[in-house]
Amino acid sequence: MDENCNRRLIPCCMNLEGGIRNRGLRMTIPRQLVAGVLDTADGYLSADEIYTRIREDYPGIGLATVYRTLVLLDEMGIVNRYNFGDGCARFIIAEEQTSEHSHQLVCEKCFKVVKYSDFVKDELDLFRRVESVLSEKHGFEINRHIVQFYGICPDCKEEK
Amino acid sequence: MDENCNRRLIPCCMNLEGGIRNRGLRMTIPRQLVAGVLDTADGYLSADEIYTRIREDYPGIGLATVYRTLVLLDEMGIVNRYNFGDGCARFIIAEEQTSEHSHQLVCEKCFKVVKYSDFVKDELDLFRRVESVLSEKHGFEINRHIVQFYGICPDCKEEK
DNA sequence: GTGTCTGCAAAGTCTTTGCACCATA
DNA sequence: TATGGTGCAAAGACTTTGCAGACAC
Repeated sequence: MDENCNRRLIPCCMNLEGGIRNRGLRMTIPRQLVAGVLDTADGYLSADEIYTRIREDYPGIGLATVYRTLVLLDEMGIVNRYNFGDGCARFIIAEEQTSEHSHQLVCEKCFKVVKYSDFVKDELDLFRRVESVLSEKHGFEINRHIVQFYGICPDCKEEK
Repeated sequence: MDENCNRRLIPCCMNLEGGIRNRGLRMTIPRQLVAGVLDTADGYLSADEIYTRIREDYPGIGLATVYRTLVLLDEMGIVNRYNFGDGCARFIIAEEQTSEHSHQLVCEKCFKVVKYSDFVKDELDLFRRVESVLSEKHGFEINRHIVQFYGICPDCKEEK
């Protein structure tokens, strides 16, 4: 254990350690740190942002390790990767946001995410109907859908 | 005019030439070709795919020119840029798909797009309600939303 | 102790930029 | 003919890969 690391090492995503060990992999400090940073983030983070945050407490970490860990966590379904078109991928803890159904309100400036529960049932009802009609009509095998509202959050609005 | 170019030079997006000239810019063959390829595409294309298609008829074109033209067409609102997370941006002609409201059924393998008209009114009604509640509740200034269904199109399903 | 993981550096991709020549208007 | 545009090559940014030493179990 490394005394350079002050960050809390037990991320809330309890499936992390089990998932890692089930695959015959090892639980390491960098893996816990990457998951921990994402777990306490309130929005999407880029690999570099994760790297920078971890370095505050654990200066030895390498950016390549962050990337490798993100690939692993993505494959395990613990984080979701998303690309907003600003040149780098961004990551968010998966939680209840399943891979088939993602509804979010995202700030275009800071990538903060607000999860909302209003209308979720209405949305799902509508989307089930849309999916069944579309898949029948166009022969698509539909796997998932994305609903995202983009805007500027109160904090970023103030900054302007 | 270059006789190496056999491709039809008049893309359907008639606002192209006017928009270009209004900005004091010049109408050139590469610009017409990029717009033309996107205009006849049935889905999202990457810069490299556009470049490859143009080179069949106009071998002299440079990839940098394709990128520069895509930036221009994006700024003009003639094409929309989108990022599916596979490492490169993809482009589609804007048409009726406005920047505030985008509903699509996208093939995850070939990026073909099916535009659907079913439920569009239901979706818009619901989304207006969701937007007004969310913006009030969370203080967001909401600019646009995206609805995308992802799946495998009939052609790609067959190939498997 | 063994096999995995890490950090560093180098390589790989996609995209943008600089510059001399070319083409549009 | 005077800008603006183009193609090429180089540079930039993000991400992945290779490898020797370090670490988990």
